[in-house]
Amino acid sequence: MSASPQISPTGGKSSYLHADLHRLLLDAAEIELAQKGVEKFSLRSVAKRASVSHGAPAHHFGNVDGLLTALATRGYARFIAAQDRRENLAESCPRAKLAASGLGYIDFATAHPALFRLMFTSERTDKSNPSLADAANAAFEKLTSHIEAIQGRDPHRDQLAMADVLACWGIAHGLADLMISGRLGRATFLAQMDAAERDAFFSDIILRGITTS
Amino acid sequence: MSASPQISPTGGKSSYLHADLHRLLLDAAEIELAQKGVEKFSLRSVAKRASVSHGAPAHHFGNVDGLLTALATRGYARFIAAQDRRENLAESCPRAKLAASGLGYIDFATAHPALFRLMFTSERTDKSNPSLADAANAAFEKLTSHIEAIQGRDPHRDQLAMADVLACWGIAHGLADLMISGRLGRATFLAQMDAAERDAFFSDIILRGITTS
DNA sequence: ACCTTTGCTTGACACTGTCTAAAAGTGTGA
DNA sequence: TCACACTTTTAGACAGTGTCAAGCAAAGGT
Repeated sequence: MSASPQISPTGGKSSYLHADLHRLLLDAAEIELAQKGVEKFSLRSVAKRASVSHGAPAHHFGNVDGLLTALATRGYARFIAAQDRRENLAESCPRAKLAASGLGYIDFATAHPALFRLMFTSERTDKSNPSLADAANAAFEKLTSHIEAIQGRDPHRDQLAMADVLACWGIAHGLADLMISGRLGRATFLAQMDAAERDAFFSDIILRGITTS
Repeated sequence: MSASPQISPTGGKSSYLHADLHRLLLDAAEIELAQKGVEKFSLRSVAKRASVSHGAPAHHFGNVDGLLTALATRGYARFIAAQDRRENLAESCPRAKLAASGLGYIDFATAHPALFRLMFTSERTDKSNPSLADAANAAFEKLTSHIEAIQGRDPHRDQLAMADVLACWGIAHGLADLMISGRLGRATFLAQMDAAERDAFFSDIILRGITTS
């Protein structure tokens, strides 16, 4: 009996009916995802972590994709929280808020790379799932509202404003993705910067996405 | 006997020794990848496509990751070719060349989404493989030379020029990645544009990455 | 007390990648 | 022509995977 990888609140004793196995499985799945990545994620391994039988997860989430979809949905909440955290530290200027939001975007990706990949590039989530779609939409609306605050035009109605949205989104997303795949290591000076310098560096790049007419 | 998914040049008759099973397997693997994606890629399915036994691929590539690594390496050649194609159509102005290169970046991603994912975000390729590293490096150097042509400074020696590299790379990569995950569908006007309009739209965004001091 | 519903376990199945031994083919030297 | 070394490919076994169907254990309502 290895006692390490269990997170059952009952101490691993596998009581027949858990208080909230749904959440317990989600937590176990998140650890599994973080440790193994999307591509080596195993449902049976998640069940082991939660000290339940290999068939238990299916009852709550249907199948693997269902579990991953739920995980991605919860991930969006944390994603938005990471951006909020940065925004609250920023000056009240709309441009500073946008840059901060982008830094939060990158924060989240580097802190939870596997979850980020699951949310944005995996094909194992059910994108037609309403909860997931709503969560993803909330993240998108956060961005559009930043642009609207800066440009004074609703991106949903103004093509130029929407171009700014896509530009800023593309930059933040691209930097985050390249970052967690280790490709920004080519810019050696990045590693030598302290946190504040790096933030300033990325902020500058993110703000290139908006046009100053 | 289903006769459809075989690409053996001998007509599926599975002669014992193939002329060039190495290449045959790569071609089969590329089809498999395109049809199923990285996450559902199956080695045994590749072997079936090539009409050989399930153990044959291992002899040529060691294991699945070896095959995927070889596939990614070949992918970079096509990736660069896609950019070259765009550059040759562009005006000779350095900025136009850069924008064209970015469009080629997006061309490749939309034409070969699964291969693009394998190259840039999968963890199943061996990034320490020299051939793969060289191929990836060649793609990166193409970008830096574009920036150098524009700014007149070597990004490897100048931090401001490298910032432009990362900015442009981030934009092109981010747009490409968001594109193939279907997220740019929110900008409905994009779908209504013809090819030339879309190119101009993306070019404008890509060029926001470089600073005009 | 019984019955129904839900939660979870158990066993089976087809499929996966990898390992091994053996077979099939190729080439060389006598 | 034969014998030998060598590479290429096959075929079988193995542990691991996700999913499904059947059954058991607990909870709640009547």
